Amino acid sequence: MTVSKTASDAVRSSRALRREPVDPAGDDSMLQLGELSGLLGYSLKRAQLKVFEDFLRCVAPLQLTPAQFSVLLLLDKNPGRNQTEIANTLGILRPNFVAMLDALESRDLCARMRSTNDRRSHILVLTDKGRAVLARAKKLVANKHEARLIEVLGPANHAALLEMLAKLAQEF
Amino acid sequence: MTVSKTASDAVRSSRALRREPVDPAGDDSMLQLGELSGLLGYSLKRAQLKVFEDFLRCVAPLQLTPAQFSVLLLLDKNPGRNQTEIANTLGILRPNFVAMLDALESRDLCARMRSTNDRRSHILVLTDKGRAVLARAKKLVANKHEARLIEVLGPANHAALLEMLAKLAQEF
DNA sequence: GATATTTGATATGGTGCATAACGATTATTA
DNA sequence: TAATAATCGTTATGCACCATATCAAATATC
Repeated sequence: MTVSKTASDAVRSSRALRREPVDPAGDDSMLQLGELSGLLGYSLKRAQLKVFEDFLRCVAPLQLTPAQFSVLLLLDKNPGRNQTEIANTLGILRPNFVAMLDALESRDLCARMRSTNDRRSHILVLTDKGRAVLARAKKLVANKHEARLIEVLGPANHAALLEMLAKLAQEF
Repeated sequence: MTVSKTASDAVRSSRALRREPVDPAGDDSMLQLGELSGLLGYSLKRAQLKVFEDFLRCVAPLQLTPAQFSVLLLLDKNPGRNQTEIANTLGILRPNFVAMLDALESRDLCARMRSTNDRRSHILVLTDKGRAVLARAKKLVANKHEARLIEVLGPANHAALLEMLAKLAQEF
């Protein structure tokens, strides 16, 4: 079952994501959003969907989801860690992390190695292919995805936005 | 099947939401996030989860999810609309909107009325109870949820954040 | 009047998230 | 040391969310 999940994963990000709040003068007139536009959570969710959508587009050649990219990044920056540690810092529950790793490992992007100290845990390592894919992904993300974000927002706003979101993610 | 879905929905928001990126000096040391902290999508998602979590806490007495609250808001501001129109402006697909309405209608917060002009469509209306619940929800959201956000970010930053998120949701 | 479109609805499948439980291994402690 | 508890990866399972295809009824279009 893990293998079939992996296979379907490979096609997933190629599916077009489109659930626009349609109303370009489609029916009668534009509906009134009311205090909805002042709800931070509402705009937050909407913006997040758009940004993820763009991420998938930009990194589509490599078939990486945002979550997969974050795993590869973490593995690169933190060698010698086990599944629990990586999953925890990403806010992923261990049971759900298993299938994620199965997918990455089946594509030879990373590997599980039984630890010699603690034979329960798996030390996670990037493969050479994993490092290569990560390097290409980083370039696509920086030059296409983030570049577009900075262009739309402006560099100063982009930085301010990042800071505020980080604050929300921490002190909230 | 729609009814059982509704029944389980009523308990949903009471379930504690906790998937913190655990690492308060738990194991060895803090893992390096690397360029992850500079990824807007990452912080965006993290922040969105936190904000929704707080929304659910604040409005828990009324058992309303963010999506349900947005529906009630729209119905109040846009009387006489049908399911397709409401669902579209919220980015909800019509098939998925059916169960949402079933849940709200079973709690007597809104009602479907067959249109006299077009007997295919259902005109959606808030019930008296729906209006009352919405009024209470608005107060909770403003005085507890949004108030806390403004307190953490500062009023000016909060406004700037809203503006940037709205721009992302539109021009992206 | 025949055909196409729209509306709400159903069925279905994929994906994410959460909990309980298990075997293997390690840590704790009686 | 022996018994017990805790941890690691894993499986199974269920719910919520999102997406597509399809349907009957009603309407629009030709």
